[in-house]
Amino acid sequence: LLGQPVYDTVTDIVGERNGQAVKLDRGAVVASALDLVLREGPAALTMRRLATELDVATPTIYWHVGSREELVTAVIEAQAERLAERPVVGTTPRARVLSAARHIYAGAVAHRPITSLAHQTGTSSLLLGRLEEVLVSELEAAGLADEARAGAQRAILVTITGALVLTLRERTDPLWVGCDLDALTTDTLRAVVDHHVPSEEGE
Amino acid sequence: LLGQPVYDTVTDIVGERNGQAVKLDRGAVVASALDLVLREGPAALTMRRLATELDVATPTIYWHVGSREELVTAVIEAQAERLAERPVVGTTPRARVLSAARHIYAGAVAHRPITSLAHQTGTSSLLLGRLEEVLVSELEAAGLADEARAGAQRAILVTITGALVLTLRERTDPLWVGCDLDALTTDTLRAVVDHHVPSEEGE
DNA sequence: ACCTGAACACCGTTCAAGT
DNA sequence: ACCTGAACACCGTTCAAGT
Repeated sequence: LLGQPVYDTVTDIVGERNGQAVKLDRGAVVASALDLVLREGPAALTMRRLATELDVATPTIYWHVGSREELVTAVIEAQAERLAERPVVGTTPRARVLSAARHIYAGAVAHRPITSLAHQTGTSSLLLGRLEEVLVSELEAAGLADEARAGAQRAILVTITGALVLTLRERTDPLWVGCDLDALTTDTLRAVVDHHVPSEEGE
Repeated sequence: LLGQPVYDTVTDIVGERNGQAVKLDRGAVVASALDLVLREGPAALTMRRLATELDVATPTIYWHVGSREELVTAVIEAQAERLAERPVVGTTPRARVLSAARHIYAGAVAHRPITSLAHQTGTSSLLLGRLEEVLVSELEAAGLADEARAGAQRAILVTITGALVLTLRERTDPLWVGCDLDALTTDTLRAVVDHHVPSEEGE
């Protein structure tokens, strides 16, 4: 028996989905966590709950993701990837920057529970990480120098972040009940973008 | 013994501070919670921890404040009162609105742990509640009609909220490390205020 | 009215042990 | 390499019972 493994690693199957066997890895854990949060809210993201979801013991989750904090980080980063998938449209720099920002905002609002999780854990900037990247290239393409570009970038991120927080909270205040937050965000965003990004000829 | 109370309520003393006896009430619990968060951060605000702090059993906290959620609400509201204490200065409407907003921002940054607690629990709008009130009167005094006033108010709150979130998070990103967030906030705020509040003659 | 001890149903995390 | 049972040190909350 020497040299032979005592147990077979390769054919060892962990859990199944629709009867189809799947091997558990970090990606699967993160994907399942994202799914869980979307379905049942940020509070449902518990190491034990997630383990049950994956038909596995709790320490297994730790083996794959290290800790709850790392898991949350991975979930938010995965969501950030998704948010940046929609293409940037528009012909002028202003329009393209506005388009990128609006897409991220819309995506974040469409997946409230994930965005709430990001806010609660202080990782909302991770969620906007890809937007930062897009903004950099678009603002550079618009001809902004480093200093001006950084200023524009920061102002846009402040606006998006504030809009998200105010959009996601429960609204009982009379000031906000009848308010179209989507329009407010677009308007405020447009004002900020117009202020920082020069207009093209005939725009 | 009939008619006589079995125990003396009035002289029953709960806890002491510097050897001076104090009676525990809701206000004292909230004050102690605020103090605890400022000293040891939002994570330290635990019902059991707070009880130990007050030399009392845990259920006593519940008797006074109902639940952790209510306690947090009360803490944030207490902080909101404090933040609004500094007087609004300036002679023009623009200056006064800017002054009010900047005071709230500065106060929130100066007491980071409380502001973080507000963000984590989704009660950051409670923290800015008094600012909303000040803005209403200042914007009305500036001669803005209801619709325009609400618009200006919302835009300012979006800016402050976004600035706070970005100021309070840990900054490792090269875009933000060398950045004067106080200046950024003031500038962005000024742009928003100027956009919504008409200038006076000769301003 | 105000406070307590004890319990319930959860957490995140670790670790020796199994295959 | 990957997974588990069992434990540790916490949570928020409730409730019968005490004064």
